[in-house]
Amino acid sequence: MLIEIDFNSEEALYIQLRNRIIMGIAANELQEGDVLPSVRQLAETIGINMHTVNKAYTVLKQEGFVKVDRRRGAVIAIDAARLENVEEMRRELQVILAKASCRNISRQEVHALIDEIYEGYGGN
Amino acid sequence: MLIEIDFNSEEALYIQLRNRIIMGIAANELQEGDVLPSVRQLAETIGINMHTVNKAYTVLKQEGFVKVDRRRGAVIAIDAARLENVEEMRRELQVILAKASCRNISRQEVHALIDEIYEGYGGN
DNA sequence: TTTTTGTTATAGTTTTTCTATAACAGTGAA
DNA sequence: TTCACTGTTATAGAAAAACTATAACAAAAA
Repeated sequence: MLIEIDFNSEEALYIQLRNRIIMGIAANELQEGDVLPSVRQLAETIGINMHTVNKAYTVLKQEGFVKVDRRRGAVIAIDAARLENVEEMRRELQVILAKASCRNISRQEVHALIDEIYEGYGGN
Repeated sequence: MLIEIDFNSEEALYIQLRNRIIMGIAANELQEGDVLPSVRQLAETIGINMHTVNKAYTVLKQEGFVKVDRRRGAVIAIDAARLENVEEMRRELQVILAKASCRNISRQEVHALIDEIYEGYGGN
């Protein structure tokens, strides 16, 4: 899986990394059990510090997307216990949809966009 | 319009403020031409610094939600020129939907949530 | 044994966020 | 005119977050 970082983005590097990996899981480019590159390795290929990658992995671990296996490193492992966190999503969507509404983007357009994006994430 | 700030949130105060006002516009609590409280006034009622409010207003101005009238202060004024910025929304949705997909939130659930939120923003 | 894992510690720089005073020009009302 | 109120700007500082840099450790694999 290719991980690209935008150094001009305002988003923190470790957040970009986290987002990329979550999107990779959703898009099935990363599957349960897959091993992520080691923190040093990924840091070198991207050209950033080891600790920045480590922070991204730590966040992913806390959020339940990854487990750390001493021998293999960071492994994709989705924690079933914290599935279905809808409230968190509602708060995030509220801001985005408010902006959309102000900018005259219709509900239909949003639905279409959702479908389009969800398609890339394997249908349902 | 009531503006609440969560001082325990990780989100920057001025971002929370901006989001609240955008949501207020979407929910029709704030309408074209309505005047926002002065930076000093709002700062005092919330209990934060004047410059933090000013930064929120400045961002809102740059994003085209507000114009500044010398005599009246910050006035809701949505810039038609920058309507329909769908690409920005796509990028934001991609991350949220990736997380949703990983957490087994179905496309149907997301659509339902969209409708629910959009309802608060005056239907379409 | 050697290498590779994540992890931890320490330390430093830079940027962002938030606060604190102060002053300025434009505007409206007394 | 004088007064009070707008946003705006300047300057300064404190605190937190983000990122980097070395270094070392134990566990595990080759």
